[in-house]
Amino acid sequence: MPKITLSDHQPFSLDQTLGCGQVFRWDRAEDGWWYGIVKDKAIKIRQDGSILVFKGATTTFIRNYFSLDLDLKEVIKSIDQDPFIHAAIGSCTGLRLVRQPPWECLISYICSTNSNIPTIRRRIASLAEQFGKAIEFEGRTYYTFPNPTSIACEGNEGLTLCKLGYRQPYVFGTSCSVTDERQWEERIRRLPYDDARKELMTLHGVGPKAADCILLFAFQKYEAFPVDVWIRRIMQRNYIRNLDLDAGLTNRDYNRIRGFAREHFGDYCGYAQEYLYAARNG
DNA sequence: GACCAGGAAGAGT
DNA sequence: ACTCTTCATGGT
Repeated sequence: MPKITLSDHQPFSLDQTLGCGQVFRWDRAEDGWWYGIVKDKAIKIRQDGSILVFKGATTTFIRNYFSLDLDLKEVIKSIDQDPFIHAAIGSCTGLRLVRQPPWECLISYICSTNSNIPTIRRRIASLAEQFGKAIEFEGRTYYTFPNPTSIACEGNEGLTLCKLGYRQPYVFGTSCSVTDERQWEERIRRLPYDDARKELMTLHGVGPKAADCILLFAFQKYEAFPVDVWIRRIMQRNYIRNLDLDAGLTNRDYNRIRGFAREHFGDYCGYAQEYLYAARNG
């Protein structure tokens, strides 16, 4: 099986990275192997100290997916601006943002609104099972994430089994308007953060939070700072005390939090967001 | 801006 | 069994 040996200036934790909640299609087996589907590949991977062992993808693919080329030490140095974030970073050593496939990421975050993570995972697995392509891998069947046409062709009714609730027409509508996922991906990718954000928010079911997640997780726009209920609570308690707790998160509050984070944590504030989120129960 | 719908499943009591 | 919460968004 192919291996990657991590160097000293390449901090990486597979468990932190896949377990922090940024991805929905990976599972950790009892024996320490992680199994996941990325694009058209079923992959298994495990970490033994500084050695990564994997199957189902090339070394280049794994390096790119896990952002092993990113100088994480420098990123952390730049966001480590106060004792609170310092503690969060310390409790999630080796956490890296992965490079998610954009189309799957888009639909995932449309499905994520006001739902807990197990529910989101079930919805995405259901979409893949209904409309994706089956892959056999080590005696098990996995399903690729379906392209826009596969989802749209089934019609709105065909989505009912996926139990998306009110998100169903959003997933359907977005699958109809993004007919060519690669063309869509390239168009978003060459836009700067603000323009890409506006463009994403024209899609039905994509608000500020989902747009920021997609930009951060799929397009590596690290200046994005997604504000969900957890982040809002953390920011309110530890950084911006004069926010009204009982009011719903208004667009103004969202932008205040986002603006503060961008100023306070800098160009890689998205990384700060992920450390704060991952350490939320710690 | 305030309010509410849509809706399934986890978490806590 | 019951209530509250959940990686929010869109429409009125």
